[in-house]
Amino acid sequence: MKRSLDELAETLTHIDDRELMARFLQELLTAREAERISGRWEIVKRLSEGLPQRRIAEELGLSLCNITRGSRELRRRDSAIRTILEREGYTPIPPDESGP
Amino acid sequence: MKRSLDELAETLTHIDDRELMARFLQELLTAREAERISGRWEIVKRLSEGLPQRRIAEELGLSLCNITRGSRELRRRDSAIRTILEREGYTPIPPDESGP
DNA sequence: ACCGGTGTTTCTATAACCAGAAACAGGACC
DNA sequence: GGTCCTGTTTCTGGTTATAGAAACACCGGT
Repeated sequence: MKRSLDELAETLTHIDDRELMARFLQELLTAREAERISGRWEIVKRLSEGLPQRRIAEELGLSLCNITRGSRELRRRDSAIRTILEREGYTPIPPDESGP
Repeated sequence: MKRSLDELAETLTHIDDRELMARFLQELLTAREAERISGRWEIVKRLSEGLPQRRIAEELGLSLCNITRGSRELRRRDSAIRTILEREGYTPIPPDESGP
């Protein structure tokens, strides 16, 4: 259910300690999931810096299908990932003007 | 890399808005991953309440292999999940006394 | 016009995670 | 002793996300 994810999201907002958050993630995720998810985070960070997708794939040892996925999210006008990236000091590319 | 997960963890600690956190998760996770992960969260919540594992499996439509996994984490003395559950008002079962 | 770089999509094979069932050991109760 | 409920582990098959390669269209420079 979506409700469950909302509750988990709220719980995460209550965690302010970086180290506790990291341990919490490692316990809740499988090792491979942690790799995949943090890999996606690296992807969107690099995409927001304007790096070419093929170079990102090389650097991270990931496949292009992931990059496309991340770039789709970044292009959405109301993307939460873009909002977070801005707050973290990254400079995201502008949203797609020719929106849906 | 583990370093990436630490960075993601730190970013998560900067998000205080529940709704933004939920959207961020939905964009960063696949639909199935979100189901699985929030399912695990439901599992440990119910485990901490002392519900029988088979009843949890029934209620959530999940298999016992997941429950065992969660219960293993909860038994660890330095479990981050237990720490979080306590903060959220749940009353986790005590850690395994015959620890490693 | 050509060519190199770009973003995007599609294909097949592989590996991770899980459902469902079964089996085992331990304890409580009668 | 027998029975039931409990937690735990193991097995097989199926689903899901990905890697790696290939193909397409677009654009700018020469």
